[in-house]
Amino acid sequence: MLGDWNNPYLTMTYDYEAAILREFGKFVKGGGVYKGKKPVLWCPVDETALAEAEVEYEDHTSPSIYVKFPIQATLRELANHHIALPLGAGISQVSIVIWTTTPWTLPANQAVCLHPDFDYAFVRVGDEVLVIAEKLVDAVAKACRLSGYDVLGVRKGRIKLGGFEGLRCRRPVSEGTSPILLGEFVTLEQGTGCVHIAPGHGQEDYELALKYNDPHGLPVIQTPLEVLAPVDDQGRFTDAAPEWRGKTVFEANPLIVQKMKASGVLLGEGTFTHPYPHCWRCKNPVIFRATDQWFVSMEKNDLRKKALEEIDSRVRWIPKWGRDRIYGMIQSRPDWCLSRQRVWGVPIPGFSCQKCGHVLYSPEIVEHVARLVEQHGTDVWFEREAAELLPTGTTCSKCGGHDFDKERDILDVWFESGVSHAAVLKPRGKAAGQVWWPADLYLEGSDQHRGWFHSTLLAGITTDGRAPYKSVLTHGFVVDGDGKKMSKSAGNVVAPQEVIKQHGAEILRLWVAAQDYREDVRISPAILSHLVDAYRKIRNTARFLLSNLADYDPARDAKPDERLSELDRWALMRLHDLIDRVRRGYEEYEFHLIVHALNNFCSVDLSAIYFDILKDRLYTFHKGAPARRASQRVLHETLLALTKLMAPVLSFTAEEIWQGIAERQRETDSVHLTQFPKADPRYRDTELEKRWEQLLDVRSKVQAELENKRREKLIGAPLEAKVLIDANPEKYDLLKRYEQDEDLPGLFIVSQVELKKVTHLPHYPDFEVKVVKAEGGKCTRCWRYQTSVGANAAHPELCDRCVEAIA
RNA sequence: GGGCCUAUAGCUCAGAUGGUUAGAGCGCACGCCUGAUAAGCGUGAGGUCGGUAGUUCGAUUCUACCUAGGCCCA
Repeated sequence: MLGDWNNPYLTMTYDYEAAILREFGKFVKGGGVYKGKKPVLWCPVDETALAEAEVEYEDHTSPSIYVKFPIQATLRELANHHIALPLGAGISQVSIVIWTTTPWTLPANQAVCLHPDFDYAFVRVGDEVLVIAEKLVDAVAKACRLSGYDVLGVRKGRIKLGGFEGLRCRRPVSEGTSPILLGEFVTLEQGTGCVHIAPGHGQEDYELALKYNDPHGLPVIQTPLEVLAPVDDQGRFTDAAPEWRGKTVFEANPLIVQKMKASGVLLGEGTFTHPYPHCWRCKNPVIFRATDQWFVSMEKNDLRKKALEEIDSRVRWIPKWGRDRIYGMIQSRPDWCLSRQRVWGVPIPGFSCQKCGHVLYSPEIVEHVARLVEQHGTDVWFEREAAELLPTGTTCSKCGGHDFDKERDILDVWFESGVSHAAVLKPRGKAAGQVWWPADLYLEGSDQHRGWFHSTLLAGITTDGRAPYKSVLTHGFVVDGDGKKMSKSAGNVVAPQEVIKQHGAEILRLWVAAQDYREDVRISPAILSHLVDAYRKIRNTARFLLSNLADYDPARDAKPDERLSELDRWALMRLHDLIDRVRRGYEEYEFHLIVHALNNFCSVDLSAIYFDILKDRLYTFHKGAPARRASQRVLHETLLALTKLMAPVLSFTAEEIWQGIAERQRETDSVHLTQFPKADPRYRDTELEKRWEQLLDVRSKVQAELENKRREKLIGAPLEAKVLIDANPEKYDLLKRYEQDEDLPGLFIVSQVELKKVTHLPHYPDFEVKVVKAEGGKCTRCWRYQTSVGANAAHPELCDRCVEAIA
């Protein structure tokens, strides 16, 4: 990995912080930013918002109450909704019954929620009918001590036409009515199967409200649900709930219950002990409470629509399913909540009028703050008074007031990383005199479809009208050898530092490249040890190449194409095929195919075939023999190409090899400064390829037969053998062609080959192989058995070829 | 519980618009060599292509469900 290590980008520098604010300013300018309410976990003692990780669940005893929500519809109207039953005469009221452990949230009630698939029973008690999930009727009757009741009938939560959805109920402790809604989160574990909804006091309640407040849901409820939370920072009721104003929510609980009892809507009460979130610092129970938050609308300016279009039109997703993943998320995500109730972070540069409460934020104000932050860092926000942070002479646009409070929230950290394209790519590209925006590639784990890929897409579209990346690559997570998630408790963690310590960083790099990252990547000692083997093979291949090029000078010794043997041309063809495949692997980000291709090439094409055959001519031919020099040319080109091909993965090994290459044999001082190899089509030769397929097929039959004779102890080394081949005319002609030119014994690494043309063999196999002991004596120089050994008086231990070679 | 994804030899990976005995390298077993030697070569064994059902003349390949696993969300 190459990087500007001396000059990393940090998100906690003045310039980056200022850039964050300026990007926020563009959001404001676009008009998509608004202030709204959203529930958060809140500690009324410490008067602070808490993250989910900052609460501890402890047992807590809460009131447990059953409350009637009388349906505001006549029996006839119910009948029109297809949910009425033969109720008979004398029924005064039909009510939905809810169960809650937080009576204090009832003043904020906005709706009642049923599960669309549950069966709801109509339970007659005296002259009243109660609607309760059928499966919970008995439990509720017991808890509320109902004496004598009948189930009149049952209806599903959702009915095709009409049904419960949209009917209105009278609220038990506040003015007005609440609609009946449907939601899948309702369970039958406790309660009544009917849930009281206070969007200002619960996450699911809030989400349900968002769902019904959008254009699809609005016809059902007619007026939008309010995210109401009449509770202040200390957990006390505000003016919005005058009856309990000043009381804490826990103090108000019994009073609210009392009120409902008096008005007759309380069906039953008791207590309930359950795990309840407590503040990790002060250990007091916390509450869910909607507070003012900053949002980016997904609908304003068609942000959602544009993002979805961008996903399909311009960005390349690797692997392809990345598109589906982020598309689904963008499609269903709510408005982006930009504010976080923290003190460390980049502040949201907003103000509110002390006189009328009007919220002040504008591109000009944001820019003013950005300039201050550029000089002093974000601390300036916390150190200075609001007046010192605003442009001089700022007045409230609504009431003309001069005094303001500054915002206390900070920006979501996803906003910070989401604008890295603007804070880093643009200015740094500019400084380099280039255009670096949009990025060629964003690369991260698959969790970032929700994170960085997502936030930066929304940011880029809002500020620049397009995604800040051309393609996005995701990889799976690192898991153990069995595909299981790593964890300390499971004891299956393989730490990268340990791998580096034990095997070196090159093995880790090789592992990264070798795994198919499109799914989860496995790592285990066994997997690593296999990579160590693969690494050794590649390394030894390079060593062989280097050592056999010691006496080679390309300027002096290189032979032109037409002087290459077919074997050499075959090797070059294989090399260029490898170059092609490796290049494609890099281009398509399929790195594991590269490792496989390199490994196969080194093991099979080179080690088992080309090198093995070449040894004879490299070691025993005269130094300057044309056949030897021709092969050296191929070895040289192979060495250079192979080293370059592996360089992006085995960066240090490649460089080490490169430094081992004689200067006269390489073009630059470092492999990382060379041009990446490109396959040369002139080495492609399909006819040659077909011939060699057959030739190598014969070769492996020969080797199988040699193995048979070895087992029979007729021979040991293959050079002790003479091979007899009977072949049908076609195969005979093919082999005959290589008998002299290419030296068939050399190809099979045996001492002699005798070819015979026959016609009786079947179509396949169209040849037969026999192995006998080689004739003649063993030449001490080339180890081949030759009848010429002993013929030369001056060199009685050498064959004729060797005598010539040393002449 | 929902969304997206994965499952082919001991390991890492190929493969087929559905069509004869499913491939490679490594590892393993056995053997050879000793001029790549803490190397090299050869031969061989190894898979009911996660499971079940369906579509089809035919499924490892398509569909549904299930199981195991991963990420995100609830």
